[in-house]
Amino acid sequence: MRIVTWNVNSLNARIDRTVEWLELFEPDVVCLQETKLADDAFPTQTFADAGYESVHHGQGQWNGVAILSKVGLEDTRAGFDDGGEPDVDARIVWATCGGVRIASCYVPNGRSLDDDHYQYKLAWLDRLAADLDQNTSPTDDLCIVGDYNIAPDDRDVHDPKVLVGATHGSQPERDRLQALLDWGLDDVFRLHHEEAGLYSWWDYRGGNFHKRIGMRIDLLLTSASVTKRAQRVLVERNARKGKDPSDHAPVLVDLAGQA
DNA sequence: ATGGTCGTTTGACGA
Repeated sequence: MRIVTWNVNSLNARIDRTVEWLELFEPDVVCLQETKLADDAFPTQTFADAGYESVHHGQGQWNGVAILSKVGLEDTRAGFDDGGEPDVDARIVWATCGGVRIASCYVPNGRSLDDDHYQYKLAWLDRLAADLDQNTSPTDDLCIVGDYNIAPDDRDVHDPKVLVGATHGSQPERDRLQALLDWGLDDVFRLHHEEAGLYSWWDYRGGNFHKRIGMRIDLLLTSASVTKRAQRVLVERNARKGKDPSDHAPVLVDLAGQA
């Protein structure tokens, strides 16, 4: 079973490239972020024609997340179920696909350490942890993926200095990611690749992709039973090349066993 | 040293 996470940076702008990539890589489960669509504008039929059931949680213009599946799409849920107020943004959607509980997450960017949006980012990560603890168990088959907007450690950025005094590498952010790992999830890409310099996002500006200036911020967090099944994990960086790419590349994992 | 590009959009903002 092949699961992929991909921040497409507008599905309207990226629909042709997205469908072509799905035809090429034939993933079973696809978690999309930054669709930037209202629910009634989501191309459900386009994905159905490509063989996917889908669930979308969008708001139009900004944010928006989706899960596509060829292996069933059950118990879908938009947003948090932690007893709190509804999230102000459309940033997480859930489904059970092929026996694995999946979440597609678009963690707030944070903007800067002194911005209210940074406090929202930290609170959002706390809510994700609470939601997981209330509604799932580390012994479940879990794959909580998406654009976390956190570089887990200094290997995950071209120059650690760019994270000093900035979002994406601050200790409070990394502490919250670590809390998810301590609860019972693994950064499965990192378990398969120890080296520095493997990124999933490159700024559009300055030819950063070709200069290999980027960050690894798109993560596949898997519970132990899923980690154990992971045969291959990779960033499909070819998807960042060519005409009109997203600024993120897809990250995929292949799991042993039937869906 | 600065800012460099895309997306939402048609004037700035967000990333």
